[in-house]
Order: sequence, then structure tokens, then C-alpha cells
Amino acid sequence: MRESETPESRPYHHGDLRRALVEAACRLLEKEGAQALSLRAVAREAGVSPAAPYHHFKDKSELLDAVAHEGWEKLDLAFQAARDAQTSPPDRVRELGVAYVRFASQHPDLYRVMYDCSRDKADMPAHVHENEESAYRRVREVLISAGADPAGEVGLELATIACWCAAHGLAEMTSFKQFEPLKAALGGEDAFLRGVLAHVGVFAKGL
Amino acid sequence: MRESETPESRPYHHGDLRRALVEAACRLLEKEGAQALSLRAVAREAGVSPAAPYHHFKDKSELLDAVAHEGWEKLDLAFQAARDAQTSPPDRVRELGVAYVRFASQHPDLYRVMYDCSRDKADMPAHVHENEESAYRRVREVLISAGADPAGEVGLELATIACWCAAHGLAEMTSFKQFEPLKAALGGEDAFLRGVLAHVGVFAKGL
DNA sequence: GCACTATCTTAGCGTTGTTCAAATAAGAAA
DNA sequence: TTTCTTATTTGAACAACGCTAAGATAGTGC
Repeated sequence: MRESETPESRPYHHGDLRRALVEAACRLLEKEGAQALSLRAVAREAGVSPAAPYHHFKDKSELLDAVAHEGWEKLDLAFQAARDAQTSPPDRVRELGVAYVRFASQHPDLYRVMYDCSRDKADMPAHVHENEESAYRRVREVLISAGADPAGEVGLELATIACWCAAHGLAEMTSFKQFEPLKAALGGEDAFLRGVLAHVGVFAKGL
Repeated sequence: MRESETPESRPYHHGDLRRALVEAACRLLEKEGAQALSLRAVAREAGVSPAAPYHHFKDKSELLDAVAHEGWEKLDLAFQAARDAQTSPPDRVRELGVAYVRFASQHPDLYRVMYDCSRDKADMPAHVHENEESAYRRVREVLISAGADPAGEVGLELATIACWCAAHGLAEMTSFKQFEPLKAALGGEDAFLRGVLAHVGVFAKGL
């Protein structure tokens, strides 16, 4: 074998198989969908035996956790872009919601993996909830800058949660066939998303 | 075999195996969770061979569809109760939402099957969206009785969808560990649900 | 009685997640 | 270098899964 197949210098056998597996999984997810994402298929895609992943992930679910983590980071990029757009604070709240749902709409299989992981552990992804740079905090901040009262701790928390709920719900429902005529009538999916989110108080007027 | 094992008169071998399978699936769902719901396990629970279900459902997914249908009907019962409660129309909208989320919270595995079926087909369950007695229409009606303008077709539709999104999102997130201190501070899950839904315009003030 | 059809079983295929002993490669110690 | 040790990967195997096909069985209609 030597270095024949892989010109780059690689420590150990493969180098960083862990990362290679996560990337293979993401590739498969886009190509074949969430249903085709088996551990064996990922190993196959990475060019390795079915048992190899078990030295880097104790479980299939642990591999999926890594994929989900990757997903949340990608989503955070979309979030940053939406936050930095030149819009008034109240509008910014809604644009954040639109960015969230649009991400889910563009990467439905990835989004599914992301949320299934959270649900299985009854746990909002750490990256989302605890971290200082988490998307959750990002929403909270934008809410405050949009005029929400930071002193009303509980109310602010409830408002932030309401944002997540509406965004997640819409993310999972926006692809339903029944909504297509309405989308067409409104002139596209984005208009549809804004229309729905306008009925969520926090999105509409910043608490 | 004769009638020895089954005193009731049964046409054909089993009688109504189809129904028995759906019931066995629901039983398994409550006992073992959604993850343990394999076709073979359902057949085992119903006391038949692994191949028997294929004479009543072409697929595993078709069995799950039947389970989901059962679920939507159960949910509709909870909906009716909430609608008939003696509350003012605006409050009634929120109580509908609370009933929805509480159902999902009490039957998480069933709810998961219900929504996975919808998502796989990119299709709101027919029972929910098309039927005259559908839960979707029920929300719509309550919205109108709460003061929403039935002439504003598009707005009404968007408001109804916003209800579903918030309710579904909350249904999938209410079990997250991170919310437990907040629930405790508010004095229970119902208060938490009402608190979150209060930030959704439609739930808060009927459009 | 007979044929016919719906129902159910038994056996089997290919695939999956997972485990385990053996093989292999890399780094450290001699 | 050689040897020892540890990390990584393979190959074979197991149980369970969804699903199919061929045959057995039980009801229905003639």
C-alpha cells in the first residue's frame, strides 16, 4: 500500500478516518437521502471495512451525532449571514426565522438527522443551547435588540422558545404538498415563510 | 384449530388480522417504544408468522400509515374535548394548541410515527387536511369564531398554518431536558405550554 | 361432493448493526 | 537496526430485519 493511493502524508493507516467517515456520511446524505444512510454504506463510501467505524464511534448513533454537529455548524453560518444583513432589528428576527427554515428546506435529509439526534436524547443540541455562540443565544440577542425586555427573564425565554418552535414546525411542514398552491399565489417559498412567521408574535413585532 | 382458541365466531383464519395487527402495533408502541416497532415484532405480538402481515399491508410503511391514522383519530378526540370546553373563543384557540401538544407529550412514540408518515409523503395526513371533520378545519373554524376574518382567505390560511407549526414544533421540543427548570418555575407543563403559545399571535389573540 | 380463492406458514435471500479474534501498521525502546 | 507495544483495520460471524416465493390450510361458491 505505502503512499501509492494517497499522495498526502497520512499518519497511521488512514490518517483521519473519523473525519473521512463524517464527510462520507454527508456525501451519502445528499446523494442518496437519509434512508440510505447505513453504517455499512458509510464505510463503503469511505472505502473501508464495515467494522472500521467502530474504532472511532461506539455506535451508529454516535456517528450521526457527529453528522448532526456538522449540520448545526452549517446552519450557524446561515444564521450569521442573516443577522449581519442590513435590516432593522424587528425585521432581523423574522429574517433569522426565514434563514432557519430555508436551510432545512435546502438540506432536508441533513436537517432530519440533526433533529432526530436531538429528539432521541431529549436534548437540544449543546451547540445550540449552552455555548456562548449558540444559535439559541443568537435568537435571544436579536430579540433583545428588537425591543424585548431583558429583565423579563421568563418572558424572554418563552419568546425565544416560541421562535424555535415555530421555525422548527415550519421547517418540517414547508415541504408538504398542500401548501404549494398557496406558495405559488404568494410568489415563492420565501414569501410563504414570511407570511406564516408574521403570525408568530415574536417574529412579527419583536415581543 | 376449529374454534378452540377463539370462542368468538371468526370468518377466515384469524378473523380481522388487519385490525389485530394495528392494535398489536399500538400496544408495542406504548410498551417498547418506536424503535422496537419492527414488522416481525408486530407479527409476533399478534401471534402470527412474520410473513402474514403482507396479505393485509403491501409494506411496513403501509402498516405504519394505519397506525398513524389511528393516532390522528385519537388526537381528534382530544381536540373535540378541548373545543367543547366552556371557554371564550380566543382562549379556545390556545386550549386547542395545548391539547395538541399534550397529546404528543403523552404519546410521544405514537406522535412520532404519525408525523414521520406525513413527512415521508410530504403530505399532511388526509384526515387532517381534506376531510370536512378534519383537525385542520377545526382549527380554522375556531379561529374564525375567535374573530379572524373569513374573507381574508390567504391570511386565514397562513394563520392556521402558523398554529400547526407552533403546535408541532412545541410538541417535538417540549420534552427537551433544558426546559424542565422553566416548567418547574411556571408550575407544570401546561403552564409552560400556554406560556410559549402566548407568543404566537393566533393563539394569543385570535389573529 | 368439487373447485377456487383468500389466508397463513415455512424457508430463504440480501441487508443491517454489532462483536471478536486475527492481521497489520506506526511509534517507542532496545 | 531489531523488538516490543499499542492503535488501527480487516474478515468472519451472529442475530435481527424487510421482503419474496412456494406450499399448506381453511373457508366460499358451485
